[in-house]
Amino acid sequence: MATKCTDYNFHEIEPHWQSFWEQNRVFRADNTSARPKYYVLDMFPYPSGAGLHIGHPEGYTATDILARYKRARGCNVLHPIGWDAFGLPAEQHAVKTGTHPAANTRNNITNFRRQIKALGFSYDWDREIDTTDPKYYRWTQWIFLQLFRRGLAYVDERPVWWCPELRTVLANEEVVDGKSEVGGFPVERRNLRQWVLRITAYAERLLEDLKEVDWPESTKRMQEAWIGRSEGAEIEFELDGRPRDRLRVFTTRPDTLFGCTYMVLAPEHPLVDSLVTADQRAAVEAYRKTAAAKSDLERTDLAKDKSGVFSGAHAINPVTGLRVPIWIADYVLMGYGTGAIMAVPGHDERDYEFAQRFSLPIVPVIDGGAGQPLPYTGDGRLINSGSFNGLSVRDGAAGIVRELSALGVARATVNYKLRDWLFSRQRYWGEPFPIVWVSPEDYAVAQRQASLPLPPSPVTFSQEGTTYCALPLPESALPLELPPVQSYLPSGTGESPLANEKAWVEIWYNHATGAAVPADQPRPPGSEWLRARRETNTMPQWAGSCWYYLRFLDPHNQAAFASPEALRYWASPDLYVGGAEHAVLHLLYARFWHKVLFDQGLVPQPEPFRKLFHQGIILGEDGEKMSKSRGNVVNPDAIIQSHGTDTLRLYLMFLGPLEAMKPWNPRGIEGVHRFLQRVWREVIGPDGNLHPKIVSAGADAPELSRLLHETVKKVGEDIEGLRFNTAISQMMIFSNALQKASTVRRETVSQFLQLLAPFAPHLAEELWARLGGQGSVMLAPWPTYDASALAASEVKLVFQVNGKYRADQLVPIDTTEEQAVAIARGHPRVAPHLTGKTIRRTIFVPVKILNLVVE
RNA sequence: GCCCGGGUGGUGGAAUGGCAGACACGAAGGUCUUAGAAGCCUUUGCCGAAAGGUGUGCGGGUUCGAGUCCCGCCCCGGGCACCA
Repeated sequence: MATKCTDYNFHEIEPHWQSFWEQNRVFRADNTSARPKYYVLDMFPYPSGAGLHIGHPEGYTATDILARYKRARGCNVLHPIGWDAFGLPAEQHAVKTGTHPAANTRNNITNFRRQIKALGFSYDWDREIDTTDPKYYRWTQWIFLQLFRRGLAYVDERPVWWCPELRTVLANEEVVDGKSEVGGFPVERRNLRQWVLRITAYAERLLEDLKEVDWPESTKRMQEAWIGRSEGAEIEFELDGRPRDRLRVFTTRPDTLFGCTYMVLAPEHPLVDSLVTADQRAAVEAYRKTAAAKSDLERTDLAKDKSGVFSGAHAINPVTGLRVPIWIADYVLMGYGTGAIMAVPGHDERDYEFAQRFSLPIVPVIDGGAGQPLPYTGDGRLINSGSFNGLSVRDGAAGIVRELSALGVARATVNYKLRDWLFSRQRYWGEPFPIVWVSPEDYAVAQRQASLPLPPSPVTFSQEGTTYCALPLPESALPLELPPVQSYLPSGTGESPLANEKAWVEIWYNHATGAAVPADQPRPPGSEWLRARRETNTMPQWAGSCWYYLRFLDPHNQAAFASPEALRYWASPDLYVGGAEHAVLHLLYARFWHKVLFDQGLVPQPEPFRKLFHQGIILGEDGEKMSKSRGNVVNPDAIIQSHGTDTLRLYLMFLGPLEAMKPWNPRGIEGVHRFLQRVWREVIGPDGNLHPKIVSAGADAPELSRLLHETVKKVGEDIEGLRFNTAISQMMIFSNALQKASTVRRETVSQFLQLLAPFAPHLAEELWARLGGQGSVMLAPWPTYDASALAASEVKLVFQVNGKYRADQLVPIDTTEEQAVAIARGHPRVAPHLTGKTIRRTIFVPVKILNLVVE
């Protein structure tokens, strides 16, 4: 079974064992098994044209080690891989070349698959998935329909980047400094009809359930900050001279209400038009125009100088009864809270700055106790606050809200920074929405058909006075496949390239079957045929990655995205490894979808990723981020060619802690390669036969035997803790000892190879076979260590004088404090530090240290 | 500005409050060789001939004992950024 090579010829060994694994399908996961399951998942890659980046094999090696280790520990391991293959680069390539993005995507996937296979990862290739495969995105569309049915999808006008020159919508990353990345043309914000998912409905649970998951704290914090929960109150202000209208604000500091000396509305606030007085109208209009021209980024970028304009109107402070002016300013955002604030310049930095700039009154209402300068945002007692004077900030807030609530002008509320998720793209290369647009009358016709996944109330939009209703395709009509198109260029009106395919878009549509014929043909007979227009937006790249971890459980299922049995057996990944760049979006979106599926009773647990780990970034040799322009990119193919996959895998893990950011060092790889060569030489003699020092009878030297037990213990514990660098260094220590031993038991070498196998599987298989091991090394159960064998009869005791190391000596393990002191007194390197001094105190930690405190 | 990480030899890094620098790279010397490569042996934080001293970004503190715990700074990396 082994190869015949006499040297460590990885060019021969690695392909040999890769085809052995493939032929014997050793990595196939079984959906029915009595063994404990272990599901270890990588973030699946986007198959870019550039091929695998060195960062991919870093995380993938880590999970592969774990997968192989868990198999050896008797687990039924699910370790899958697939392709997140929708996305912009493929579409841009299609625009440039005119070829279908699917063709380019297929080529890239072929290349990625080849590269990943060359790395010897133990994926179950029978479960490979591709988000652009209609058999896959059928279920992406199906899940979208579940969201739609629950009223979690709606349509709204939302601003997007529009480039008039390119006549296309741009993604955020395609806009650089207010210019298009391609061509450098000016871009503007334009409102377009968009699909939006109501993720805000899940804000509280997304926040709350972070407590349940084993994730890096930093990632949890980021999600917390992104969700941005804040408690406060909504307070209504009467408008001066308009007793019927109220101005509602959100504040987290109702305790400072007595200090509110003016109000601010966002420029887009709906009340602006009716509030503004005649003499201020021109100024307000001009201000609104400039604000509208600014992007969100500019508005926040230019945050240094506050700008604003007086509306001419006033509101009444509900507790003081005082008239306060209402200003319009873009430091208040329409998208958060109510788009209006009560300004308390004494205790808010932004309000203070604004008040200074426009000479508005500043009234202190919180006393911090030590003559704090304004604005003072800390804790303290209420002052200038009528009957609330003397209360703490906390009690004051509660008291004021209670009093105003009784009057019906305030209520305690919670606000979130999280916004609903803009879920449509004006692109070709994405999942089509399984939606057609029909008239309200036709919607009513289709509504009578009970099996359609309709929302509680219709999703509608209006265009030029006509109202359209969103009608979902029946599940039997999925997948709705991408039609061929003449051009991958956008429509020119900001719609996706699909909008130009009139025969696909404008249709007679059968609401019962989902069938369609072009509208320019005669209407087929039957009342279920409706005039319809297809949705031309496509879904964003996030869609396919929101649930792929579930498809791996049961990837060929035609009747469901996964069977209930598979979902119950595998549950969710036991470990999920991927880059921290997905800390918020992907991980938050996937959690949202998972919770929706959970609410539908379709998945058994409320969180998708119980344990998450981020691998760090590998920097170039120069300590800079790897990039083509810097010329410091490391290509995995080249390393496999020069040193072999086992060396690459081992080196990636030896570089440092998995989570750390660390520079690539081309010389370091030599050291790791030497280690593997040394292992080879200890097992295989120069003649290509087994090394003569390996014996089948007798016992190892006691130190070697103990070291083996130590190594078994440490390597196992380090793998479990994802500390691969220290596991490797322990194996290096062992191989150094192996080299110095004159004889070694065959069994000892076998066990060592088993420890090495998850890291350098090809070499381990080869040497295992040559040692006479049966079958694959990975089928052998993981070695165990004997705790009693770890205990030595003598230990090194360290002697300190006044906390300073002076000497150490081997002593019997049961040495008592008295004996230790006696040894110290007599020790030639300790005694000089004791002469003429009195021992005031001794600290004795058995088997470790004796510290003598003198004088 | 706020929130997270992190700062240890020439380099990557290791160290349940108990010998700082494991393991590796690099370097120096030696061995083998006609020569080189590979291998093997030795040395390698800094100062010092040695004894010894000193040393984990800086300054304090707790402790018999601090890289590790506490307080205050400095620097680097990442994230967020007018969120009322």
